[in-house]
Amino acid sequence: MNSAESAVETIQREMTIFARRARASAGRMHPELSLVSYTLLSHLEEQSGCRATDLAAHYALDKSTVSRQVAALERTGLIERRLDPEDHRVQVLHLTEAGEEILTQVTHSRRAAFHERLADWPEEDLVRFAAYLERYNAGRGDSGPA
Amino acid sequence: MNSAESAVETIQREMTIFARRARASAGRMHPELSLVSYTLLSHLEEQSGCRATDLAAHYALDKSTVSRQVAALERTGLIERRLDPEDHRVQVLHLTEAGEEILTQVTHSRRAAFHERLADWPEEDLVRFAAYLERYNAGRGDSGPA
DNA sequence: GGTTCAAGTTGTACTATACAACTAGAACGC
DNA sequence: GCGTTCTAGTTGTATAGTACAACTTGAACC
Repeated sequence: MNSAESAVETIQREMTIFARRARASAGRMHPELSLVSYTLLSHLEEQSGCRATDLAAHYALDKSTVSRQVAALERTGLIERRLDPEDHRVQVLHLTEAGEEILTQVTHSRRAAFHERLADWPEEDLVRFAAYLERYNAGRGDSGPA
Repeated sequence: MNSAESAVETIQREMTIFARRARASAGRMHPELSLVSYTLLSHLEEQSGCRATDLAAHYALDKSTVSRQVAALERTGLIERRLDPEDHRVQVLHLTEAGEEILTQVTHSRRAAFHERLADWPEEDLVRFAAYLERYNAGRGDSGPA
């Protein structure tokens, strides 16, 4: 096995380890906001609001799943739905103030955790690692290995 | 924000994207072997057998979770339990032949998917990316961001 | 104006998970 | 040596996240 192949093996193994750990620890870090909820809120913030269907498409989730997630986030007051006046089937989702606050807070604490984890990395390596990850994730739609 | 900080932001964002996708697609890639089952079987192969408690500790899972996973894997004939003659509380878990076959098969197909994904990367970048991931995952036990 | 399409909800089922209570067996203290 | 305490594992119960299928409601298009 040449070194490119063995690097691919390592990438596979380490990505798998990461995915498993992320799954296991996601709920423990921020009991008030699961990884899924967090990514949904982030998306709403980035997009300044969007439809449930857009969330489902973007995250490759079933619309029923999104519907329930959205219902839960509305129940806890983190988002609100506004009927699209153009099309009454559509609910445009927006962060509430409470939602923005919690999102900010969780973002900060996640950021702090990543910073701590990466504290002793030289800047050059951080920049390169970041670029590799972007390239990896950009490398496809949503099939393939994770 | 300096470039180290913005690299950390990127790493955080991309790792989060990866973790979410992994979760969403894990079950779809290999319906016959979930990501968790796959990692448990891999561990058994690497270790040439181990105890349920070791799996729980290694993967930061509750022992009840492991107990049920193990029961399922035994039911489908992929692993077997052997009572430790030294200590009758202990069940040493081993892959069966069927387990080894399926593990090999899934490993190959995961490997192929990663290879395809990384096909157009220069070897130098693969090697560096692999090293960064190892370093990242080695960076702690099982707290912190995913 | 009926047919077809799109957005979302609800019923149902399944998997992965944790925590707590329990059983069975081992080890230690005196 | 026998009670206390520790360890390995199972089972009961609850929860989150997910999918698929059936349905409702509204829009669009002949």
